[in-house]
Order: sequence, then structure tokens, then C-alpha cells
Amino acid sequence: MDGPTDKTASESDCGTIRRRLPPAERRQQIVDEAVRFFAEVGLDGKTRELAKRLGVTQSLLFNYFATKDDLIEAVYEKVYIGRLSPDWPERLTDRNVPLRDRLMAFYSEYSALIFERDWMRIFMFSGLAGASLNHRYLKHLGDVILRPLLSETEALARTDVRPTMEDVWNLHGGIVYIGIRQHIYRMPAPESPDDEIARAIDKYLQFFGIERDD
Amino acid sequence: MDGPTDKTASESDCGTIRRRLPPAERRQQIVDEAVRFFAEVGLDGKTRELAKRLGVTQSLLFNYFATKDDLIEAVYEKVYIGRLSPDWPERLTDRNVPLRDRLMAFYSEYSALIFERDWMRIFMFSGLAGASLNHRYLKHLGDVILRPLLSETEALARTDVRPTMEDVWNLHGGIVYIGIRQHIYRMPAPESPDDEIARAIDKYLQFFGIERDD
DNA sequence: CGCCTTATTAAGCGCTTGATCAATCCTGTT
DNA sequence: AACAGGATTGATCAAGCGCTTAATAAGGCG
Repeated sequence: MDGPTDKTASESDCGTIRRRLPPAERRQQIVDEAVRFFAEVGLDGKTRELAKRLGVTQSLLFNYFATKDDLIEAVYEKVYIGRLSPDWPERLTDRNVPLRDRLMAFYSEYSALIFERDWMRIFMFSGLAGASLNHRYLKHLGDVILRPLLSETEALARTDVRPTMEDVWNLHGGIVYIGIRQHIYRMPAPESPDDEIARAIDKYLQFFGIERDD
Repeated sequence: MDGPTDKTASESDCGTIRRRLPPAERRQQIVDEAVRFFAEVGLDGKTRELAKRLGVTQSLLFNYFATKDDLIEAVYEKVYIGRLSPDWPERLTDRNVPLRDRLMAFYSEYSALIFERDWMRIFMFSGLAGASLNHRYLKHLGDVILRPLLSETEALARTDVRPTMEDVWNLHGGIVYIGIRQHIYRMPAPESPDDEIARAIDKYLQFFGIERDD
């Protein structure tokens, strides 16, 4: 009554309704959609709704993940991984390049990576939930990015006021807050985040009397 | 077997097990505990667990709030209310006082109000949930605090670089991020937040060439 | 004290949840 | 074409959910 029901299920238009994927591919498909899903509705999103978005049965999810927590863990890892590039520490400490340029390069790349709705929201959800990956990430960020950044600032500071770790966190927080406003609170984004980042960096450097070409 | 079970239920120690409160008092008690509860576990916290914390039946909650959403709305209002003092706008624009002092006074008071776990977390939960109160609060903050603050900065700025709304948001975000680190991510707090606030403000003012006594 | 109002409870309804598992039916191989 | 393997499904479970309601008992008042 309702249209040509092509029972063969392979569906002539194999674009969307395809079934029976190779396990690795399906698993990845599930995680990908789960990232979007949980980022949107929170970690209490229901497995049945996620399955519906995937066009798949809810029970299938449990063939790939023993429990919902396992799936969430996979979401965490998928979204946290690669968010801190391993070559940033050395680039941030390369004193052949002016500190301002290093900071601009870093925060320009970093913001492009993190000012993304899925990441921002899952990071916040996992932070609120007290996920260990969240703590480890922040500790890593502090150890591997911000603390070296403090050393670099100290090495160039020309004022009597000495930079502290809190100053670096303030720089970092002011920048990250752009993404929070945009993706957590859904406020309008600044036209050019890089410009705002540049101003935040200049404000920071100027406070310690560091010139543009130091 | 188990101790003197004082069946009269008024409980000699009337500290905790008391029953039959006047409705207004019980309602307030419920909201107070709900704030702590939802701040801790999130808005998907279960009414049965909240009731257990109150030492009360779950069904009692629904005598005071028709639905769980109503209770959450009461939590929102309880926690949002009074968070933006109405006399701040005029104090922030009182040009008889140096801008630095005005900023310090404001952010010192404001941070004392908002650097509190229950508020921080409920604000974040409600923001992620897209609650309208959250949007209204942020719009109000922008209109009534930050925009005037931009005007005050403009009036005193001595540099060729003109302050923008984004600069004010950056100042604000850097400060608020202290509370986010502490209460959302549960990182250790700075010893004296007021000192960090002062540095953030000085950094901001100095960027626009505003002196301490302007 | 005994009554009467009503704050509170106990029981449970209908539905949804995460999770299970035997039964399907694609799909590559022969 | 027939088969075998395994990805996928549909039916289902027990637990837990928000919420309802009739019964219970606390406590101020005469």
C-alpha cells in the first residue's frame, strides 16, 4: 500500500539502508554516531535512540560493546585522542622563533582542534561526570603545554612582576572560554577567533613586557 | 535487638528524622537538597535517590512539584536568583572611582558569589541542556555588566587599539575559568582567587593603557 | 483526651531502561 | 546453487523510571 517494498533489504539505493557491514567498519560507525549523539543529548542519552539514528537495532550495539559504559569509554577515547599533538611542546619551546609567533601558531592550531561542538560538549560532560580521562587530559595539558609555556614567558619577562602558572591558565582560560560560549552556551561566535586569540596573547605578553619580536 | 526503637517517630533527637513539616518549609528543604543533589549528579539524577537523601518518600516530592521538570525549574530559579546584583551596573559606571577599583570590587564580589560548586555545576548543566534561563542570564550579563564595562574601558583607553566586546568577554572568561577549573574539573584552586583576578584586571587595563588611578 | 485536618506514606501502574539470546538472512566461498 | 559463518534482528527480561492514589498517622485545637 505504501510504496514498493523491496524485501531484499540490500536496497537498490545502497546509500543508507545497507546492512551487514564488516565488524570494524560498523564499530567505527557506531562510535562516530555515538560521539555526535552523546555530545548533543548528554551521556544519559538512551541506547535505543542512538540505534535509531544509526538505522540499526538497539541490540546490535551490545554485540560491539558489552555495556553502555564501554561504548561511552570508546566515545571518550575517540574524541580525546589526537587532541594534543605531540610536537607542540618542542615547537612551543623553540627559542629561534619569537614567543608571540609560537603562541599564535599553537593557539591557532589548538583552537581549530577544540572549537568544535562534539569535542567541547563531550569534554564538558565528561568533566562534570568526573571521568578520569578528563583529569588526565588536563594534567597532561598543564605539564606538557602550559608549564613549558610558563618557562618561556619567564625567560623573556622584563617586568618586576614574575609570571605564574595562574597567569598561563588565565591566558588559556580566556581563549578556551570563546569555545565554551559558542558550543556550550550556544552564543554567537566571534567573526574571527584567531583575531581574538591574537589580542589575548598580546595582552598576556605585554603584561610581562615581552615585545613582538622576542 | 537493634537499639531503642522509639516508635513515636517524633524522634527524641528531632534533628534529622522529624516528620510533618509546614508545607512552605518542606518545599524549601526539598529545593535546597535538590540543588545540591542535581549539582552533584546532573539533571538526570533520579527522584528516588533525592528522596532518600531527604529522608523522605519519593512520592512526597510530587506533592510539592507536579513533575520532575517543575522541581528542576525551581532549582534553576533558586540558584540563578540574586546572582546578579542590581546595583552593580551603577557602581561599575561610577567614574568618580578608578576603573581598576570598580573592576576589582565587582569581580571580587561576583567571584565570591559564583565560585561555588552548586552554582557552577548547575549553571553548566543547564547550559548544556539549553535551558532558557541560562540564555537569559548570559544575555543579561552581557547587556547589564559587560557592555557598560566596555563603555567605561573605551572612555579611558589611551591606546590606538580600541577595546571591543570580545576583549571584555576575554577578561570575563579568564576569570570565570578559575571557577570552572575548580568546580567542574575539580582541579586545585588558586590560593587567593582575588590576587589572580587582580592580575587579570591589570593585564586587561594595561593593554588599553589605562593607569591604576584612572 | 479525642477529634480532624492534612502532611506523609506504601503500594503499585504503565512505561522505559540496559542487557540477553535464539532465530534470521546477508554474503563470500566453493 | 548450495553452503557455512556470522552480522543482524526481534522478542523478551528484570530493574528502574516518573507519577498516582488510597490509606496512614502526626500534631494543633477544642
